[in-house]
Amino acid sequence: MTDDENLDSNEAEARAVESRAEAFIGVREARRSEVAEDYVELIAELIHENGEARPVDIATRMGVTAPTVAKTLGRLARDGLITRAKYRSVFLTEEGRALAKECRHRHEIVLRFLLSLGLDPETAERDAEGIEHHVSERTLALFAAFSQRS
Amino acid sequence: MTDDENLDSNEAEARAVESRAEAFIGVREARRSEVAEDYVELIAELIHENGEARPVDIATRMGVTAPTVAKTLGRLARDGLITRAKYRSVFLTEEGRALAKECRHRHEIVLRFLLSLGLDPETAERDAEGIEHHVSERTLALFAAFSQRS
DNA sequence: GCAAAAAGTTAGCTTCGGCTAATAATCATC
DNA sequence: GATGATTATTAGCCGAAGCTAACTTTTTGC
Repeated sequence: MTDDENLDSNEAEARAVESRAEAFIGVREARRSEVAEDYVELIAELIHENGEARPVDIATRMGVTAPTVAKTLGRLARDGLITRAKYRSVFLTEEGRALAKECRHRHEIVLRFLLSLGLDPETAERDAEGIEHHVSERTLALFAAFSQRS
Repeated sequence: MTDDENLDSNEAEARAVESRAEAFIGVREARRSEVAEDYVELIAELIHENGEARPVDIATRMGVTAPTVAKTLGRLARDGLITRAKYRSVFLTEEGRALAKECRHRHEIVLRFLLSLGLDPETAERDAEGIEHHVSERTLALFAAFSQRS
């Protein structure tokens, strides 16, 4: 191997490593917003179904305890996604509503895609819940197109 | 609505809520093993490429600092996935190797699937990294079948 | 309208997974 | 083989997200 080749392959290697690292960093970022997205999406659903989102219902549907919900709602409020008053139900801010809508959209595309691949509804719902936070815009577009034409 | 219908719909509702909650619980469980899986997969790669897995290389490729790697390796050792000696490289246990193999397998299927959907390699790698931890066996089988026949 | 049940909150603990700063060990080079 | 650079570890901080136990507030049913 000449020095030039060596240099080139080292540089190529370095780029590959960096891009890999960036992928991991991206995944970690996505992970950080997962919980908030799940809550906001669920709150929107509850408001739609029941007219209000009570912590106790959020807890039941998320499969966590009431104090966990309380703490998470505190973070959501801090981040400007919801408003709440003590001992009262929760409401979405404009920003929260926008996020909820986006999440619902993504969730539906992923779910429809999995179903159109032939997956059973139970598993599809389960997998969609995990996958929806990790699909890029591009992938989402391909998923949507696939469901459409099948 | 008769009382019977009311009861039925309540029960149906309750089942739906519980199954939703279980989906969330499942996602949280998957999340807990994500980091371990990523590390083990990467360690296997490094050993294959370089003959050994050094913390500094793990750190670079994961995009985290050395102390973060040290702490995580402590957890992996505690959980029986790796062995290590102070100031030395890391090795996989039998269990760690098995997990790494499984992860690599899943990663490849998801990646191939995304590519065969028409996604660009860069984005495919990125999305695969996030998605691979959240696909059930069934979905994985469908992904594999799809890549095969396309 | 009061008492019991349900819902919400607060306090305090745990683990995980990040970080920086400081220290210790190993390696490489002369 | 000493010394400087690289690598690894330790200590200690933080925030997120889970939990239980204890308490307060609200709602409900008689």
